[in-house]
Amino acid sequence: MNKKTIYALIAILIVFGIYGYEFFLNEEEALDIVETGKEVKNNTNEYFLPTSTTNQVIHHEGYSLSYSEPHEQAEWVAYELKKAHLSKSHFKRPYFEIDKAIKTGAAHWRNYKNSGYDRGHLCPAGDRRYSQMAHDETFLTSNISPQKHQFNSGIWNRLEQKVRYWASKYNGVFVVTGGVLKGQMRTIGDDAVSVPDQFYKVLIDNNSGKTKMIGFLIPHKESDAPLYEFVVSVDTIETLTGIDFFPQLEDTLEAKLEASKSYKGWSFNRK
DNA sequence: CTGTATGTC
DNA sequence: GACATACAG
Repeated sequence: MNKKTIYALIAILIVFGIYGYEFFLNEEEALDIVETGKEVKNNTNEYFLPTSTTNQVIHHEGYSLSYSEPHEQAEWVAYELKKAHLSKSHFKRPYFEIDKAIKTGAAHWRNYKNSGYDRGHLCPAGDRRYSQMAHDETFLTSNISPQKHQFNSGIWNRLEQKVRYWASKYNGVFVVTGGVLKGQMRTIGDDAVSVPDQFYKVLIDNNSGKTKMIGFLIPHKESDAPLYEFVVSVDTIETLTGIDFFPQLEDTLEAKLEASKSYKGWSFNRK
């Protein structure tokens, strides 16, 4: 064996040694994440992902979604809003883009043009202001549902702000949200994007001690009523949508939390 | 914060 | 279509 061969062998050993060590670290990290469900990366938020009734789940960096082709929008969008995600940084509003990850083809923003409806974010831009990329990613048409402006800027906006308040107060929450895609709905645009008659939001707090859950079901119209009047059990939303929201939770705990329409532990007092 | 509309290239 | 600017709840 000449010197050159020996050096080459040593180099190979070093490379594989480092690779093996990193692989080991990643395994440890992944295991920890699965157990805690606290991370927001793709391989981590699966812990809290709902089931898909459409069989088309897409993972983006800042959120995941299940796309309904017949309704040309997501049946659910899921993401974790950590306390650390709350940011005051301002990014310029980009233009909506077709989500190329949707294999069946996502709706074009043109469907919403002059439709009389807002391009209502499901994962709000205001929840993804921790980076330019995460922010801009919310402007994919797979994350948009037709919403009346009075609803979007009204009670829905107030609920989104409340979620940010809870994320701050409870050290982060996991959020699942979407329109109820059911029954006869009117459509807009050439792609026939369905206009939901109700929107839902389901939250779980798994970070501030005892795990707690809350569900909201809000008719697609502006309302001055306080938010707690729209609290329903998660079971109610599951029956309505056919979605199983937290299949990874331990069954007894899941059944108990999802049956409850109590909002005890969720503060409605401020903001 | 949540959004739309319009004019210019 | 991309971009800047103005405006509304």
